[in-house]
Amino acid sequence: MKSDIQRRQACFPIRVVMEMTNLSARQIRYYEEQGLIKPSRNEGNQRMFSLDDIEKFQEIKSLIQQGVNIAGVKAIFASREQKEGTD
Amino acid sequence: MKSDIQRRQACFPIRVVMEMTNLSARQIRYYEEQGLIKPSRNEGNQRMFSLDDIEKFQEIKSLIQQGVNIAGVKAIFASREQKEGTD
DNA sequence: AAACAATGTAAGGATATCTGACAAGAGAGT
DNA sequence: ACTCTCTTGTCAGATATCCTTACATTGTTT
Repeated sequence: MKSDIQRRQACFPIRVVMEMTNLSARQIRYYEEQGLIKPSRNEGNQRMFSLDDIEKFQEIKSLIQQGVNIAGVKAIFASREQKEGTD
Repeated sequence: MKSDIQRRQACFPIRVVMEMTNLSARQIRYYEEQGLIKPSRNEGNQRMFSLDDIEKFQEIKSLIQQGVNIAGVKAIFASREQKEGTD
């Protein structure tokens, strides 16, 4: 199927992320503030998220539900970027 | 890859469709008015489009550029739905 | 010329998002 | 108990986006 969106293409406004993740806007902005996610912005300064971002939010949510705090999530993500090296 | 969006999941506001298709908002609404596309609406009455919709807009655009008029596009889409039958 | 098709544009109102600030609950440490 | 921090809720004012309706424009058809 050729209709797939590029996973990194930022084309989702916050409300869609809210629906797809069941996170509140406050949570989404807070996780960004904490450096877990770096959405791009459109010309009107509104956040635009990619599929990758949404996936990441789902992981964050899952980890949070398991009792991991933001620092923990950040550490997990950081350790992951080690192994990814070049792509 | 498991991150694919359902193709029929309506999660794109009109501005994203504009960017992805290079159609104007006017054109998008007009094509809807003509019955070519039936976007769903969110709670605030704003149009929400699916990947299927976006693909369809790209076909519409291509056909229009080839000189086909709206009635022609409609006919082409209609003839296609014959063959799709049950799914 | 008149009518139609397709698109642009503008106005006024409704909805969504932004930032910044303050509040509140839970948990940790003193 | 008191204080501090973490996380989230909520509110307010400003900006951005989207809605519908209406009128204008350009090209084509009759």
